[in-house]
Amino acid sequence: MRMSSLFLRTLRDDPADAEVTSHKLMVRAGLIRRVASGIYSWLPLGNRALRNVAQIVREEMDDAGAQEVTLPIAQPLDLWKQSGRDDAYGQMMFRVKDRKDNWYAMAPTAEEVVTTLVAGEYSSYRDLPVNLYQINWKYRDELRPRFGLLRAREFLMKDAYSFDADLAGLQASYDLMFHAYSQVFSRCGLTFRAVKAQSGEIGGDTSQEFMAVAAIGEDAFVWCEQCDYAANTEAATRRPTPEQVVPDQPPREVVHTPAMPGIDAVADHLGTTPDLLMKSIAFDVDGELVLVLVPGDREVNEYAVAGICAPAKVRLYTDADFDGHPEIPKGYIGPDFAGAARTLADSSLRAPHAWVTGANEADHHARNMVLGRDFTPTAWNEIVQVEAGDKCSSCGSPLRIDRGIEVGHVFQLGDKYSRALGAVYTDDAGAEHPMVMGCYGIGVSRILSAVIEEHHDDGGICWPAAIAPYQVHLVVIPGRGDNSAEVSAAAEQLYSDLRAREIDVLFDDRDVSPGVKFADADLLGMPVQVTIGAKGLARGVVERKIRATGDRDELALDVALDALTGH
RNA sequence: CGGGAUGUGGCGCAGUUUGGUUAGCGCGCAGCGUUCGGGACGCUGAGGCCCCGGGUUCAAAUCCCGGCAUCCCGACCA
Repeated sequence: MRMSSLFLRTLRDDPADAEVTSHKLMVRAGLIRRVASGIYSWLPLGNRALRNVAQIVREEMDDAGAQEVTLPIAQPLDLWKQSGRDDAYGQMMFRVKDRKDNWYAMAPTAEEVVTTLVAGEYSSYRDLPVNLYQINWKYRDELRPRFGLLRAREFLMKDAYSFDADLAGLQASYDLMFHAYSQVFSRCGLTFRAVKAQSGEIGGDTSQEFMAVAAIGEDAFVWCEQCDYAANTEAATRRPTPEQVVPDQPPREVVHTPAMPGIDAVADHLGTTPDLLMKSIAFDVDGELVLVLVPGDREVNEYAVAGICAPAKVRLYTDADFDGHPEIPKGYIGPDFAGAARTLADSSLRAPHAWVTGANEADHHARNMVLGRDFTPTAWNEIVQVEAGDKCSSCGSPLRIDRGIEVGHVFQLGDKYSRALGAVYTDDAGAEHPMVMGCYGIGVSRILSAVIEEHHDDGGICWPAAIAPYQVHLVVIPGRGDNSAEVSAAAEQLYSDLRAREIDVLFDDRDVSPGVKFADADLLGMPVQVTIGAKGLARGVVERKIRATGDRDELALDVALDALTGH
């Protein structure tokens, strides 16, 4: 492609509405342009990179035995009512109405459509397993789109759906996808980790997220340096604390702590530290009061509480709840509160010392509260948010915390959708069963953001070759000397030869100053830059620069073609 | 949805507090000339519903009311 005719305008200044590096660079390098909040036009260079990512995904999915289909973006809302997800998605879903007043959802995902499709075609165990995927635009009306393509309202996603006869089959399908995903992200040049995840709105049991490690990532995850344990902080747990004997303690004592509902104030007042205090957090669980007990220096992982209490609905007590129950002394609740239906304790409360807790009376705390003597929880669990340095639940080594961009997610769904939408099969004994499903997503457009976050420098993008819009950026600097025509001719020849060998080459044949060409080449970030100029050509050489490393060398003109094409 | 901010040629911004000639600067764009290996320089020029709708006023980019859009923090989230 000749830059003289490429639809491209690079920008010197960062766009005012971009916050993160990848977003700024994508706009400056002319990959995308904003059309509306979270909705972008893809310009030629961006479109090529996007297509390259999609192709990698396609190849790996095909290799794993999945079959590509294209499912509708406009989906009858009735389907979503059948699965119950019309309400579940709520405002997240774009809805459109046709001229006959029928409502459609603009696909945020496609479980309903694909399950209905398979249900209509397959009905025997002989048909299974099958795995269908598509690479298609998805729509989510995010409360707050941000960071360019990282949280967009229109985005390209690969979604795959596996249908198996039983759980063993599902596990096999899942493992295939897991492996394919690892291949995809490796090929895209991402540093990533697969982490245990909460499954969110999709529903289901086992799920793992693929996180591209990035400081600007929206999700935090913990990982173990010694073993392969890794989990989203929502799903992470630390090693349980074993039961221990608490040495003899003085009797429970109530102390006056006026206007001190906060941990730090109480600790200061009593001359102790927050880790020796115990918090009793009130939750509403299907209308019942459940207390969750954690050390004063730790936060409750509400996802863990929800998991323990499922399928009951869990929510933190609000000020309105407390206002409606004056007998519950907010800020002064203790583990022995008589009004609690249950108390769930984090296992770290088995520590061999007494606790300072609320005294279940406004403005009073109790000290020397001893487990087994003064209070006994209903159940022990791992309920605190894991922090760096906590012990790994698998091997006991210290855990670390990083942030990441969720670029992929694999779920073992089970039969939630197959039951709701009638995807059943007959086994060899003639009995009917719901198919067992898995679903697997990759954020194709989001990958571009993640890749640029990882591969850039002050000058611009440093594309990994696998997804670069072009492999070679050929720059000609004809100069004004006697041989400028000769330089141009040599560049034209090399351009033509590279194309003849099917190398994707971007040829900067513009009549602009050398500085502009070099700066644009760095900004656009093709893996290899080749410069043909009067000085080098006089010595029979062209200059090669590897964008990512900055390494430069010279190639004799007569071998340049072979060197650049790997021959 | 709560809090904060912004909206002025394609992009980045000044001007708004204290209303008043022709709305200005940098980049980009067009023409001419000089320059030509790391975002060159000079001259000339084109390009503006000053977000939209009301209102106040002799006069509104500027003041008032209403709306919309965009961004940031929070809540939420495959």
